[in-house]
Amino acid sequence: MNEPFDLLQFLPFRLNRLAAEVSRRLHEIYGEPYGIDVAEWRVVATLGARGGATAQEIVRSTRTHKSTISRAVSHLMKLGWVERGRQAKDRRNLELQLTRLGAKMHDEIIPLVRAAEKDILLTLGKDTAQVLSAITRLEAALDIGGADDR
Amino acid sequence: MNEPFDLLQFLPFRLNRLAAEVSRRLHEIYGEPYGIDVAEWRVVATLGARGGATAQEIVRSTRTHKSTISRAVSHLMKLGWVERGRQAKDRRNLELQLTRLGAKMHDEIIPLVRAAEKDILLTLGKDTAQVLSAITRLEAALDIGGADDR
DNA sequence: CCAAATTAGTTGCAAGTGAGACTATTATCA
DNA sequence: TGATAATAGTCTCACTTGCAACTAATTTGG
Repeated sequence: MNEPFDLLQFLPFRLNRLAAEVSRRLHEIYGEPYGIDVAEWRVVATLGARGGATAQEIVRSTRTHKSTISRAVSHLMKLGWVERGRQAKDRRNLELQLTRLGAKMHDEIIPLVRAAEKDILLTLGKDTAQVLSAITRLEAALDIGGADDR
Repeated sequence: MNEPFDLLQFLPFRLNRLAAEVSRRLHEIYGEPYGIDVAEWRVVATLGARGGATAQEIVRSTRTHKSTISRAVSHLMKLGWVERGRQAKDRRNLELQLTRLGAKMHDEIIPLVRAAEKDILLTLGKDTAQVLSAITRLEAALDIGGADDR
């Protein structure tokens, strides 16, 4: 009596599959060539954009678990991409920043991921504005607003 | 000289965060109350819709790794939600189907997840059609089309 | 000023997951 | 027919990740 349920048409499923595939392709860009994973990429992108941040700020803005960020930072320091700046007054807050090498890698990767994003936006075509504003509304409804760390 | 890169505005990041949050909320519906995970939910939904399928068919249509599906099926059989039907001519293909209990659980869960989907669609509002067609185009472009198993 | 609470970051542990080896079964084709 | 390939499903291993306990530093309230 009920209309049949089709998982393949189910929006949450499709969203999930879509995001997974986009993530996978993005990872092909910075993963294999540079040897970093998604958490590490987020750290690099955040530090690159802000020119420095504490782990906590990265946790908040990327909504990634603090243990994941901690390990990502640790690996990036081993790679020589990230260093701790001089401690501020609060010695719990460890200010992080990209090294010269990290900045170079960042500047190499950014155009690549921008190009990948562009492909997506091209596919959206004339619906781009509606889709983006719909995503913004969804973020608000789900309480994951683009709001920065607070 | 380049315009600064903002991870928080980066579409792949936003998509990923969005899908993760939708998944998380969905999991609140069938996870805690029923004790199943996302792979198990996909198995139940697929078997419910088709009234029977092999593990391989579920793997293909849901794009979930075969070892994950294998474990999901194994757990669902322990729970008494799923049973193996009589083997077809090919004894490698194990036809799966919901038990009476599994069907009951399925019928309980479906309206709940439908309601969750409806919330999302309401948020999309008048842009719903455009967003859905954009998602369909993205699926095609990423080669994950809603195509069934083939 | 001191005890308790809070915050930043790290780490051990357990649960989950993909890759790929492995078994069993069926298909292909010389 | 018989050897080889292909397919379905299971299982082991290594790796990842979240949780929660833990350390260290700082803040708050009495």
